[in-house]
Amino acid sequence: MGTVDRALHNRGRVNPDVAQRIQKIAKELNYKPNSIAKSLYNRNKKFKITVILHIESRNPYFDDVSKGIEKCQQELSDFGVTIETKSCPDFDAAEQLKLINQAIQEETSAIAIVPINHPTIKTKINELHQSGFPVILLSNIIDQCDFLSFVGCNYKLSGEITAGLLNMVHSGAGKLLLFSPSFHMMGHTLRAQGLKQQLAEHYTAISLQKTCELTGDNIKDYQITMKSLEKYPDTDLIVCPGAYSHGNLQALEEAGFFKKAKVICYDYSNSIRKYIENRDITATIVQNPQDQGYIAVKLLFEHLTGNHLIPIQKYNYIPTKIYFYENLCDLN
Amino acid sequence: MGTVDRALHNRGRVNPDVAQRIQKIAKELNYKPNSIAKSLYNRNKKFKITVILHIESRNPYFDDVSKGIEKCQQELSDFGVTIETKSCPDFDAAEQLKLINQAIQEETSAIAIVPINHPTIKTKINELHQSGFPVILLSNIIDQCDFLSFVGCNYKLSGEITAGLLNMVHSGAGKLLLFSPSFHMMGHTLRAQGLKQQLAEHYTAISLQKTCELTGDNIKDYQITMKSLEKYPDTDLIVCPGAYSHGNLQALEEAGFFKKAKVICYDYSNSIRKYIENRDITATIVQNPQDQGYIAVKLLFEHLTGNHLIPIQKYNYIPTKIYFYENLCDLN
DNA sequence: CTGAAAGCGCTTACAG
DNA sequence: CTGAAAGCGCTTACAG
Repeated sequence: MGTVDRALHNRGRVNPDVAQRIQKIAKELNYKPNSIAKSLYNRNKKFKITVILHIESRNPYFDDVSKGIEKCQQELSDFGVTIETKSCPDFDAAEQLKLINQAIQEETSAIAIVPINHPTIKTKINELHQSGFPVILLSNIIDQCDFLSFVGCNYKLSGEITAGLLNMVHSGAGKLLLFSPSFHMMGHTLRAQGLKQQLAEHYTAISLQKTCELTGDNIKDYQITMKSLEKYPDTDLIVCPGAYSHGNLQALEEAGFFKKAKVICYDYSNSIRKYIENRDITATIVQNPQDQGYIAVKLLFEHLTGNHLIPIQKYNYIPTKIYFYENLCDLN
Repeated sequence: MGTVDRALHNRGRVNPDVAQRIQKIAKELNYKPNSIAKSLYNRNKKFKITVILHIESRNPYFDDVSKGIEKCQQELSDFGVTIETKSCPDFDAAEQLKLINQAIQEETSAIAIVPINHPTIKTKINELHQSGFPVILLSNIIDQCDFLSFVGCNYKLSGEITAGLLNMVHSGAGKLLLFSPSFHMMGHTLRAQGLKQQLAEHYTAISLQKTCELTGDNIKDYQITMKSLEKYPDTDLIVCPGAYSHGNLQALEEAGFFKKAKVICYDYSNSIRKYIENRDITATIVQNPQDQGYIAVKLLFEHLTGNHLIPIQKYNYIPTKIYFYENLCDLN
């Protein structure tokens, strides 16, 4: 009945006395609205969720994120929700801004975005968030920026986990070389910090000889890596970006450090699988990109429909997993 | 329209010509039935799922299984599904059989059971399965018994993972002592096999000195452990049941083997957490009991409603996770 | 301010 | 064999 519904959801146009009486009875009967029926009705609303990426070139990490998004899309299709993914030229902030504006113009209901770290993007996201429009940051977090939720990796913790893993596998001199992807991305900075801090606090037998920042360019990364390995020939522990930098891996291989050192890396791809199967890489720490894509979209859907059992969290950290020779088959 | 529905689902009472025409058009339009609407309708059917445990005393493992079941129960309440959990005195097959019969009499729609390894239970499950009644085995698998699905750990793989982990952490002599819970449970036999086989094939630097079967009785386990440790004083690697046997852990502690050896165990409880935080235990391999409970019930629901996107698998192995000092916080 | 009606998409009992 | 009707539980537009 219309009145009951209006009373329960404080939609107004109800006599206050009646409203109170209804609410009391609802509580007594422990009434919970049925989310299935609500969903069926919600099809009328034609919700639309837009996912905005920061690159258009492909990489194993974001291919997995996309898989998660598609999985959620399938699950949500019965709910009448549309999901659209847009890409801009790699790290082109002006183009990403255009995509945001375009989505708004097309009357999207919510946005999940891998934000490019640029003032115009920050300003735009802040603007949207303050106007009450739901924005979720996906995989990449940027500072001076407010939003509904972040879905991604806890990078600092990921660094600490790396330290713990190094401690588990290390048996020799404990001379470590850290290769990190560009510190331009905040997450990589946090991860390196977490690693260093945990080593200093708990594992003083391991000494970090040097931190080398890579570029993403295979040839440059190869050269940077080669130079460092020459300078620190006694290295017996290596942490590297894994799936992110093939130039780095190639240098490690050619310089013979897959034999001389224990290598721990991040992320996953078919080539990483081969390195692990070949016993070149001891273990990789993966941040479950597929779950990230899935959960970002799912959270926006739940936000739009008000269907979340648990209130939506600001920081949704997806737990990492550790893969090595024996449990590779658990990866799908 | 009735005819359309009957034609699409081959429910009969439709002119074959008309049925074919309808099916052709449906394919052209790429028609997919809406699962939300179907669910709403399904409330009429009042599905009832019964979960039958094998013990009534509490333990951390099955407390987690129960948590997963409750989580699923909450999620399914809107679908009008009832879930009931029944327990028998610990490992009392006659009583468990009674519970099964009682559930059937109460017209339950499906059963998830932690089966006691006893002929009467096997016979009963076979009988039910052959008559088309949906039965899922939960956590424990037994042989000579057929069923809809098994949901639980891949024990052999779990043993192999243990071997890989031992290889990662071992640096000394590699003298291993394996403490296993009762081999009366098939899973424990498989796990020990997986471990031994993987060591023999890949990690010959580690030598398994002895396999000690524990009983579940704390005092006996304490004595068995003490005796073995005295006999193999050079042991520097230990695999043990963890949350399952406190007598075993106490003996390891008192005999000083938390210092002398690296210890890897299984499962998780608050006391295991403390051992890890205290650096006594290096790592624990957990089989995610909560997921097992959740998925068992969820699969039965999907089987009953025919809502599964992917056809139901016979063996649903829940991936294990590895926890150590740094990633304990990822546990919930 | 109130409540009967219509609709979300599916299924079955029922009248023809 | 066929198809209009009623119902799953919710919400809103609309007539009073």
